[in-house]
Amino acid sequence: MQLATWNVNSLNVRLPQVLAWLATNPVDVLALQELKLTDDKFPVQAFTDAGYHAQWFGQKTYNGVALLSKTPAENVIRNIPGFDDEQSRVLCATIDGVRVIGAYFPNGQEPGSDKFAYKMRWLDAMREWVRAELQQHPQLVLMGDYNITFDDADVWDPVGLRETIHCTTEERNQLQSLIGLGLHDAHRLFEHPPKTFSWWDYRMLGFQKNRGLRIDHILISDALKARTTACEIDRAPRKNPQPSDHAPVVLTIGA
DNA sequence: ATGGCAAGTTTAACTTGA
Repeated sequence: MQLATWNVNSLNVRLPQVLAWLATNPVDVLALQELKLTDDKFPVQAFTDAGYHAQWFGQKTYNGVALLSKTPAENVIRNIPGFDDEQSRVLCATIDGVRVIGAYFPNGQEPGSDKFAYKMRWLDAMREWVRAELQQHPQLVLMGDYNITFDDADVWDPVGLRETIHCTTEERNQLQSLIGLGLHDAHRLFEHPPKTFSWWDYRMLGFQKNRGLRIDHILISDALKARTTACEIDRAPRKNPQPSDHAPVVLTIGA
């Protein structure tokens, strides 16, 4: 079984790339972030034709998430229960016996800003909700665009970007508190070359110079860790014409 | 120290992203 996450930065623009990627990477579950479209504009027929069920939770202009799956999603939840949020950032469902949470974590913009405070509140709520979900669903994956680096190994220029957004101690502490629930960073369970990233700035020839960050993560529970055989970032779509700034991350698990 | 690219909306200059 394979599960993947990809921030597509506008599904309107990226739909042909998503379909092409699925054709060559027929994963069982794909979580999408940054749809940037309203629910009525979601291209459900295209995914149906490709053999996928879909759950979607869109919004005008910003945010928006979806879960594509070869088998139907059950027990679906939109956004974090009990956390009043006007932004569409979370879809949760049980798929093939795995509790799947796909999430677009807030960007935070700048430490000290209102958006950073929102990011911290959102992370607090996410942690407490995931704590509860884990108790009911031992087989759990939390994947998406976290907008947080674990440590300097996830940063192309740790000195220049020290304590800037995605790299602050506060954000990293939040990420570690998710790990503290009993989750594991699937990427770090395996060997990867240094400076393996999942996002590159559109500017400054970021991708060509590998000036990137690893901010798209797949966190897995103990029970899923025992089944996991691989976790890879697929850089290929970043080489497409008109690419998303993020690359997909793919988790492979056995029976 | 800043902007540099991309996408969407307000369609021309802005906001946001990361």
